[in-house]
Amino acid sequence: MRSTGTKTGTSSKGDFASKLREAHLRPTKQRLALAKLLFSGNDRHVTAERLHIEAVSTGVRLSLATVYNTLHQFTDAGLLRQVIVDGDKTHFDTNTGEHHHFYFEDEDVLTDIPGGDVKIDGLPRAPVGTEIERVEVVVRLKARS
Amino acid sequence: MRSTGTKTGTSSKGDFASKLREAHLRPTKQRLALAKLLFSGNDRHVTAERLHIEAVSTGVRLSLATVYNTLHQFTDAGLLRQVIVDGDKTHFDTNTGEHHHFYFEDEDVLTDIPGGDVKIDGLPRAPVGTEIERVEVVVRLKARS
DNA sequence: TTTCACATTAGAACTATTCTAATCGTTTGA
DNA sequence: TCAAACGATTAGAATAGTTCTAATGTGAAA
Repeated sequence: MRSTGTKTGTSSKGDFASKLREAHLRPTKQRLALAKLLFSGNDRHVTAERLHIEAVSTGVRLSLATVYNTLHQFTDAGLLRQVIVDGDKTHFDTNTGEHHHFYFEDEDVLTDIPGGDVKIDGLPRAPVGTEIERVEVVVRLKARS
Repeated sequence: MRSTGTKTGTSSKGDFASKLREAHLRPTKQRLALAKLLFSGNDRHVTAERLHIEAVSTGVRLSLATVYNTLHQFTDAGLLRQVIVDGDKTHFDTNTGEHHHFYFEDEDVLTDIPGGDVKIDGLPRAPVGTEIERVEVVVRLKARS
């Protein structure tokens, strides 16, 4: 996939504003800054804390609470996906498509496994009255002993 | 399955004590009570809070912190397994064998999917310097709309 | 421009979990 | 058998991640 944008300089900023408006979110300074950090490059996996540190070190003034709020708003809007692999911190993934994860336990780091490559067989059908919302595979990794 | 034990009164209690001693844990009153709740019947999935309520309502006097401590000790001893499906609460599973889970999001309830039935193909090998500790599959269910 | 209504932000509060000081129980030695 | 000492165990207090709501900001309408 070729990289899009970052050509005119204003376009990328404008893109984020549009992206936010399309999601029915006002393109505020804080949201634009976080969107830029999240969606500028390749897919990312962040925790609220890490993104907050990153934003602040980039010169943006916002609170950790705002980062949480924004991440949840982005998630509700379908721009992000929550990934639960660790009881302590919630991870957010900019890749919202069907795919699975490597989880480096020692580093608390997530990596995508392209969805097309993994195939799951033998799953029972969803119990009566329920439907499958998503199938998640997490491959937990540790340093080779 | 017919109920075992509860015949002599001491037999079942003695079993749990042995089980704990084998795990290098003293069979204290609190641990025996929790072990009995956890390992008496079929496989269970509990949160610390639920198990604490259950224990207290059975007449056992212990704090929630002790329940947490005990669940972690049991986990370290290989008697339990932690399952992370929800950012808020940690679930503990008495089935420590290879298997996967249904997760009823609305009810916050876990169910085992027998491991033998599920087959995963196409997983890349573990990245250099790491090894796979476990592959976890979670099928997230919601009420049929 | 000024007012109004709704959206947004972040300090304060909350909840699950962990830590550590106090307590308990067991073992050893007399 | 009994007492003392030591390590194991317990649970109150502290912590960290996350959420809530009151205060603030922003854009639209007149």
